[in-house]
Amino acid sequence: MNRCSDESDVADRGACEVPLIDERATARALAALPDEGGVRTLSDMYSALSDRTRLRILLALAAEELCVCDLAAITGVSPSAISHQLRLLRDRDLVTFERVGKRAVYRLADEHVAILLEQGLRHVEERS
Amino acid sequence: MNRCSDESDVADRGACEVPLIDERATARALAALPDEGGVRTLSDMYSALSDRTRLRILLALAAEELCVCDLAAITGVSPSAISHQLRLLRDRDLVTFERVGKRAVYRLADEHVAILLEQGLRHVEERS
DNA sequence: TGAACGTATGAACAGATGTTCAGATGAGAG
DNA sequence: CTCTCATCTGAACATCTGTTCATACGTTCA
Repeated sequence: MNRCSDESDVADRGACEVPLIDERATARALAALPDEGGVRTLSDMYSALSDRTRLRILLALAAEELCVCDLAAITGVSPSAISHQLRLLRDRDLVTFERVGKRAVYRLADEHVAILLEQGLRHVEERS
Repeated sequence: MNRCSDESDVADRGACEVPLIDERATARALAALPDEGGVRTLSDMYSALSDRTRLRILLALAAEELCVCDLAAITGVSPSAISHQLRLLRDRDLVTFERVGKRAVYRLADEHVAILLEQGLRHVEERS
């Protein structure tokens, strides 16, 4: 079903499931790909931004430090749901928080997050 | 359960479900938020990049024009699954394709996509 | 101390998502 | 024409994901 050329380590995880059309281009593309860990990290970062609620949380925090309650009001989502999402964003190191009395005041973890959001918004504008 | 100040249109979709702590900050953050359509578009873009298979497809296409078969070999995923994902990427205007005989040669839709990927990779590097 | 509040957490549920499978389409080779 | 190949498609399936609900925790204030 395939000529199974073992010269290039193309997708050697499953060993030759699919025939290659353009071996050269395939080899080059494969070489250009980040390692599996890098791809995973990148997709994890994007998936954190792929939900409307989380995205509005981050965009709001890009403008102001806010507590759970206010974020709930801004997004129109229950405080519980917000708390769950904030936990995910914390695990991804996208936000940090500080306890102030009974409140938990959240902010973006670092400047890179704000830059990332801004770049994303710019791309959306440019391709309309 | 809430004082329901109707001065600010905070989350008026559900009408006052949650009390506000810091009204000023909440109002400012809400004003800074893009409209619902913008948030939707942005999250859609990110969700297209949030899957490992799709991400590897795009990263591979950033290096080389490739057909479905070669993308299947590169990612180690079946041609059928690749085709499904390419359809999604086409619908999101992230890739285009050209028929060459029986093959379908895919490429990134425009330069913005390549830039977006590169920026994402850079962010992943910087925050390690 | 006790009540109210802001937040966190785990289980449960519904809806979304990615892959597989079987089958169809269209182009090129014999 | 017929067969093969590359690709596409829809249904089925299992898994993942986001919200809700009930509940628990820690802080503040009376």
